[in-house]
Amino acid sequence: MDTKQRILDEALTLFSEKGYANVFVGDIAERVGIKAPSLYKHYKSKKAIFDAIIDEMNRRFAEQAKAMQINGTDAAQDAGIYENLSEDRLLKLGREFFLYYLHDDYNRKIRKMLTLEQFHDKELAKAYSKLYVDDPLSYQGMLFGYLTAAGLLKTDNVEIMTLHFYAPIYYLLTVCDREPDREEEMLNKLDQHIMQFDRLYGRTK
Amino acid sequence: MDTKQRILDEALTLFSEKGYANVFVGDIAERVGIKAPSLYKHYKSKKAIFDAIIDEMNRRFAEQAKAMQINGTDAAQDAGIYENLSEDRLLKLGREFFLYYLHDDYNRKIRKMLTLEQFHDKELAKAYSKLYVDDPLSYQGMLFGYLTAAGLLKTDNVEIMTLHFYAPIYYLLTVCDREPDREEEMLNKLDQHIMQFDRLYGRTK
DNA sequence: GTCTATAAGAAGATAGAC
DNA sequence: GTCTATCTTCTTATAGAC
Repeated sequence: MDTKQRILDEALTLFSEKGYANVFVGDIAERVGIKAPSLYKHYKSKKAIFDAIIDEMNRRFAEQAKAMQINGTDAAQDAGIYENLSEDRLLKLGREFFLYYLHDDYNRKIRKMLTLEQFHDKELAKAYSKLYVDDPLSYQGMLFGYLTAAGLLKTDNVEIMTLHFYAPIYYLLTVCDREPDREEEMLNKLDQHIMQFDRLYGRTK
Repeated sequence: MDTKQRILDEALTLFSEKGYANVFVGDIAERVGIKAPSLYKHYKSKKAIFDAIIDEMNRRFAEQAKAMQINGTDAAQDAGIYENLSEDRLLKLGREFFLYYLHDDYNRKIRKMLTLEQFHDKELAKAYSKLYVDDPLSYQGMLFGYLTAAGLLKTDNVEIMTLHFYAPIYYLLTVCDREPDREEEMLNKLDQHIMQFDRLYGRTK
C-alpha cells in the first residue's frame, strides 16, 4: 500500500488516541516502518500530515453527505420504513447505526481526534459541530419530517423531536469512546431509549 | 492571593484552552507573574500541577455531591417543586442551571480540560464519566423519581426519562463550549427542549 | 520565594549519501 | 524514497545567588 496514505492512517490512529501534541513524527514513522526523516519526503511537516487528514475527512464526509441527500428518502422508502416502523425494527436500526459509528475504525478515530482538537481553532470547532451536530440533526430531521408527515410519528416540533432522538444516542456513544468496557451497559440504555422514544412519539401503537 | 493556588488557577485556565501538552511551564509562570524556575518551589513538576488540579477537583465535587445528597430533596421541597411545576417555572430552572454550568469559570474550565484529557488515562476517563454522566443522571434521576411518585411526571422508566432530559442539555452545553457564538441559538433550543419534555412527560397539563 | 544562568534532553526538521 | 548524522529550537528542570 501507498506509503503516503499509510502515513495518514497511522497518524490518525495516534492522533485519535493521544492528541496531536503527544504524537511525535518518529512515532508515526515507526508505525509505518520507516525512519522519521523519510517521512519528510511525503509531507513537509507534522502539521501538513494533520491538515491532510482533515482534508481527506472533509472530502469523505462531503461525499457521504451528498450520497445521503440523494439516497436518503429513497432508501427509507425502499426499506419500507414508511409503512413498517415496528418497535423491533426501530431497535434493530438503532443498534446497527450505533454499532457502526462506534466500531467503524475511521469514524471512531476521526470522532476521537476531533474531540481532542476541537478547541484548538475555529475551523476544527466548526468541523466538529458540522459532523456531530448540524449535519446529523439536519439529516435525521428530514427523515423524521417525512415520517411525521406519513403519520408514523407525532409531534409539533420535528426539530426538537430529532434532538430527543439523536442527543441521547450521541451521548451514549461518547461514553463508549471513553470507556469501551461500558459498551454493553450503553447498548442496553440505547434499547431503552429507543423504546421510550417510540412510545412517546410513535403514533401507531 | 496565595501563589500556590494562583498557579493552579492559571494552569487550569491554560490546560482547558490548549490541553496539557500545549501548555508550557513558562506560560503558567508568566500568567502568575513569576519566572518558570520559581514555580518549582511550589510544585515539583508540571505533572504535579496537573495532579493537584485533579485532586482539588475531586475534593470540590465530592463536597458538592455530599451537599446535594443532603439538601437535594429538601431543597426541592422548599422550592415548592412538588406542588408547582409549571412550564414557566421549569423553563426558568432549566435556563438557570444551564447558564450556571456554561458560564461558571471553574465548571467550564474543568469540563473543557477533562474533554481534552479524557483519553489520556483510565482515571481521567472515569472522572469525566462520573462528573458528566453517572452523578448527574443519578441525582436528576432521584429528583425525577420523587416528582414521578408525586404525580407530577409520568413514566414507567425514570432512568430513561432522566436521560431524555439530561442528554440534550449536556449536548447543547458542549456546543456552546466549542462555539460560544452559538449560545443564543442553543438557549433557544434549550427552551424548546424543556417545553417538549414537559409536554411528553408532564402529567398535570 | 524569586531571580539568572544553564544543564539535559526531546522533538521537528534538514543535509547528503545510497 | 530510505537511511544516518546532525542542526536547531524548545521545554523541563536544576543550581546557586540574593
